[in-house]
Amino acid sequence: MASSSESNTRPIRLADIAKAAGVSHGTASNVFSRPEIVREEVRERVKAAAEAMGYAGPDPKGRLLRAGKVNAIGVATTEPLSYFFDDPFARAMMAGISEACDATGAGIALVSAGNQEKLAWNIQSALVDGFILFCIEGGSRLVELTRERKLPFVALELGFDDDTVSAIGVDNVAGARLAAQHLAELGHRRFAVLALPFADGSTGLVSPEKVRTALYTGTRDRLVGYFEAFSRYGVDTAGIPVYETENDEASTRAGLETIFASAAQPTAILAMSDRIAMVAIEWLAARGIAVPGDVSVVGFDGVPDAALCDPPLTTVAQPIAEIGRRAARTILDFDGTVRRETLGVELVVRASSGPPPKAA
Amino acid sequence: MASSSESNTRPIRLADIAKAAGVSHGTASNVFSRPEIVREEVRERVKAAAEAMGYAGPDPKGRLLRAGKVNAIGVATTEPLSYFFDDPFARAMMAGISEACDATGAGIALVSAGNQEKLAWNIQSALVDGFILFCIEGGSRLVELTRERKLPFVALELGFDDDTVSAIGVDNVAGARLAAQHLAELGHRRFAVLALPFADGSTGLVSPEKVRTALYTGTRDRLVGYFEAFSRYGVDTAGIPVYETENDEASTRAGLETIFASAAQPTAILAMSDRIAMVAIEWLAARGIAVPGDVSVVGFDGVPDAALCDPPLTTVAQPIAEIGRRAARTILDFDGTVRRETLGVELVVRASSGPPPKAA
DNA sequence: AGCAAAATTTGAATCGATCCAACAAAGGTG
DNA sequence: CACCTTTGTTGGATCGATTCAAATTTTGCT
Repeated sequence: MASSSESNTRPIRLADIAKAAGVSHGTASNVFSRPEIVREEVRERVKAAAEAMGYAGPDPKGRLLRAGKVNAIGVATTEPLSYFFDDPFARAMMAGISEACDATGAGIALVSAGNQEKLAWNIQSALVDGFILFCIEGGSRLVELTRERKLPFVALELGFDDDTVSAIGVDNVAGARLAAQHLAELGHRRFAVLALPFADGSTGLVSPEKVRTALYTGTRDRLVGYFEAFSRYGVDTAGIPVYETENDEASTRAGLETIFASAAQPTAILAMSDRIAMVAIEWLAARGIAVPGDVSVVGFDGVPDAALCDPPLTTVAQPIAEIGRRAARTILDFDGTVRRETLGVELVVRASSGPPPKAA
Repeated sequence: MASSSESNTRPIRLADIAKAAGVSHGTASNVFSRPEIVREEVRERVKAAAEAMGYAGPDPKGRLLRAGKVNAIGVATTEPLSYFFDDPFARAMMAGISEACDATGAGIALVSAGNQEKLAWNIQSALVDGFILFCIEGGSRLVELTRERKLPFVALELGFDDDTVSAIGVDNVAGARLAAQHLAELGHRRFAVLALPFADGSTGLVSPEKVRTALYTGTRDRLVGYFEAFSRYGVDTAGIPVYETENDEASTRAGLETIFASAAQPTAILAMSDRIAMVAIEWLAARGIAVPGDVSVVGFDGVPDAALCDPPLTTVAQPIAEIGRRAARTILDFDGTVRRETLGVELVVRASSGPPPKAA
């Protein structure tokens, strides 16, 4: 009371309030964290002192150290932060994560960075109870970085054989088989595959040997699924071009150029992501190639946008939101065990696939 | 060495490493935070000890308390967390915020909650250096909650007269004027307005008196802008229905039902958000009312989706990403001053607006 | 060798709370 | 009145690091 009301010199601590109210810091702490156990008269006195001194309430920084739990889960990726708001797959996933977090009142911390060193630092210093990793490109590095933090974490997409890391993903082989089978049953016999990355930083046509050594098991499994269906339907697999893209517009277009430059043009394209599929549809339309009249396209993922494009995309739908929910629960209910879940997928037939042209 | 390699009992602290390596904790700390100032031999010894004991590196929880800065900015809303990934306006804003955060390596913490008490708690306990507030419904409560935290914060949309809170928004009066003027110049004389909320929790037709007492200045200003243009073009403002929506599908549809139930149907609808406008377009199409043949629709916001709907929406575009960038910078470069910025808007004419029908 | 300057290392203090065992006071009981 | 509860309060210990002035060791130079 004697001094000025708002001194700008130094933030007010709980101890200051305690002294001003003439109680111990223990009691002052109780006033805020368990008000019911302190006598009303004292409680009011302390609150009044806090009010008078402009105390903002117990600083979470202090509480955190003592409590140990942050009550927030970190979601990390090697892409820039805006990826979470731009990419349809990421958004659907975040919706599922959000739901689980809302239910328990946990927060979400987005972790990423422009460059590599910053990313490493941000993962090391993120104030979270655990991580959900978007393992797209550079996934293995991300896993290594996170592992060092020694916090619970779960990888999205089981892109790693490593059984020591928790992961949630889908049955890629079955999904891919479903997609290829659908096209084969429609009568297609000439295929092309637009693949996701096999390893970091490479693109282009992929040789059969490289397929076997694919770093990313997700990519490999989808390919396995495709080829399983091919051989079951007696499709000649020798001439099927498999083009490795970076799941972006540029590399997909390059792949299409390559594929359609060859003599035997495909009547069906199997894209390993909806992103790729939608770029393909756009590219084909621009070339005057009818979808599905001349060429059918089947995607993979089942992002919401796929239903809206023109023509609506036939695709293998992953339960994206459910994956997100489970990933969040894996961190929130962490029990020290490794949890690896494989969810089922579903073929969603829309207008981008149909029988091959008669002329063929 | 003598004991078991991985004891699960208690996490390893920096002090443990220091003891194991036979150095002071001060030196051990330096090994991790400023390795260059410790002699190589010692540095290696400490690192080896850390490695051997499975030390995860300095715990950010501890560092935080000392350092004071979290290096993350909180983004809060009263909506559920998924709002950030679903709503087009929010997404565009987050893209701008992401960009600014990526540039400085700051993280983003999403703050929200299912219910009110949890939201209050989450705001009080969020580990952030400042807040960006999405002031939609319940904005004033959100501001009050955040103010108590005594951290820098900035409100998106200058929905508050209160000059003590930093805010970034657009010139709503000018934007609204632009929209109404555009329609008036096309020849429209019979308008209807689908408004954003005037205050929490009310909807329905709005009386002129209520307009003046509008709690949300954003809503009020847009209305002012519309009416400025009306009177400038000699439009009879007496009979113009102003329907207060909650910026969602249900209340917008209700508003349209009300508006089109009356005798004098409008030839032009001014929607205070693209969300409302797009719902309106859909509603009109379902009723067989041609847009813009029978009724023109002009939105407000300029979300990316507006360009994609059918017909593409004429709207008043806010520099959404730029607002986000500036909001983030306001927190990151906080200098203790209140910053209020008003950005310009731009009328984007697309296919949802045209001359009124001749028959009228 | 002798000494000043430079390079390292030390250890106490600090950041801001929460927890808990011990203690004090008030209320109830035989 | 002595004794046991119940209710409230206290203050030391702790969470896990960083910081910085002071102490110590090295190095450089004559």
